[in-house]
Amino acid sequence: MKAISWEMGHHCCSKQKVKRGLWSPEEDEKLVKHITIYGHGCWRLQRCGKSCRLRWINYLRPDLRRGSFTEQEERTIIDVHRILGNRWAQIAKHLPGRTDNEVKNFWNSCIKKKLIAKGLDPNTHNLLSPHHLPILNANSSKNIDPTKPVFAIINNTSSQTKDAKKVQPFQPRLSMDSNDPVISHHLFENSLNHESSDLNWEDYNCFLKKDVGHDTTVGLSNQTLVESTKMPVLLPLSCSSNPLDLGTVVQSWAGNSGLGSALEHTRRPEVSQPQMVYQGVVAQEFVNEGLDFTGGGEDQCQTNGDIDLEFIEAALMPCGMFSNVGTLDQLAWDCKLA
DNA sequence: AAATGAGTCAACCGCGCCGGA
DNA sequence: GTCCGGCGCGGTTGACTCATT
Repeated sequence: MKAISWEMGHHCCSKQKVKRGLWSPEEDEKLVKHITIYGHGCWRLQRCGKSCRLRWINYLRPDLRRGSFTEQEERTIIDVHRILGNRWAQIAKHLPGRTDNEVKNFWNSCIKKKLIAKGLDPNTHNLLSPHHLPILNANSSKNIDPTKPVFAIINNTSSQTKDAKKVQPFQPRLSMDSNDPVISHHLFENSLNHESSDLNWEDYNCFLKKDVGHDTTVGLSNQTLVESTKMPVLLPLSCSSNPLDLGTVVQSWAGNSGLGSALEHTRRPEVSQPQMVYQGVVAQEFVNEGLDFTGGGEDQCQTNGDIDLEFIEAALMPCGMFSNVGTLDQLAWDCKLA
């Protein structure tokens, strides 16, 4: 038998009398049998070829993994989605046995809501600004100037008056679940510098730094952490909850080897572009802060505050996200607009 | 028990890309 | 160069299930 295309009947579906709607077990059986014998081809159940293909790919394929998504799978989806966006087929390739349709449905029905509940924009994976968070008290947004890059706001952290910091608590944080893969990497737990009842949107962004405090591998003292919380954070790129990138970034950033390690990561092809951007920006912040970050490992740059701007630029330019690395503010803007 | 609403997921639709004629 | 069919993809729809009222 000559196999004909999946498309059989596609454009002529409306002309031909093709069956539509849910598949019966009998039809499934016929399709499986047919594919077993003839491969992906002819269909003789008065179904549109496209419908056959979809049914096979999304449901009948023997290598499909059925059942609920695991936490690991959920993490992977979030991670890859942050990089690729709604490219479900690409995302599904990272999940053996899962289909694009399945991933898409899971995203729309579950993950999307989880991210929103955490105050994250499911499209950008950035923090929803207070303007987009109706649950936030209106007072909190008084401290945010929408015309300024988020960086600028956070950068003022150390100079803010005590009163200015007394904005309304960031509500979503309060519902963080340590078992939730979306947020587990950034467990807030005990604040080093703030009373738990006094946490706000700004604090929320500082929790990334505090998270470092749970990582014994960086060997930080409390004093180091206190010091690091005074450093600026770029919200648009830093609020992702992806442990793959932020883990390395934050760890690098706060560790003694900070910048060197961060830059080292930018050399690695598996590192996503957003991560590269983030790290590059962090690197710039080190420069602006005039901080001393001496690399300690053999794969780390020796950077006693003397940053190789050319290298940063070379690492960031392929991203096509900004035109220069001249000023931190420019970086912040370009990143925000990207 | 019935009605209603929300959530889930299989299936469909339409579009864009690609390769061959 | 362009036309056409094949193919894959993302968005949308609608049937179904389950929880709530």
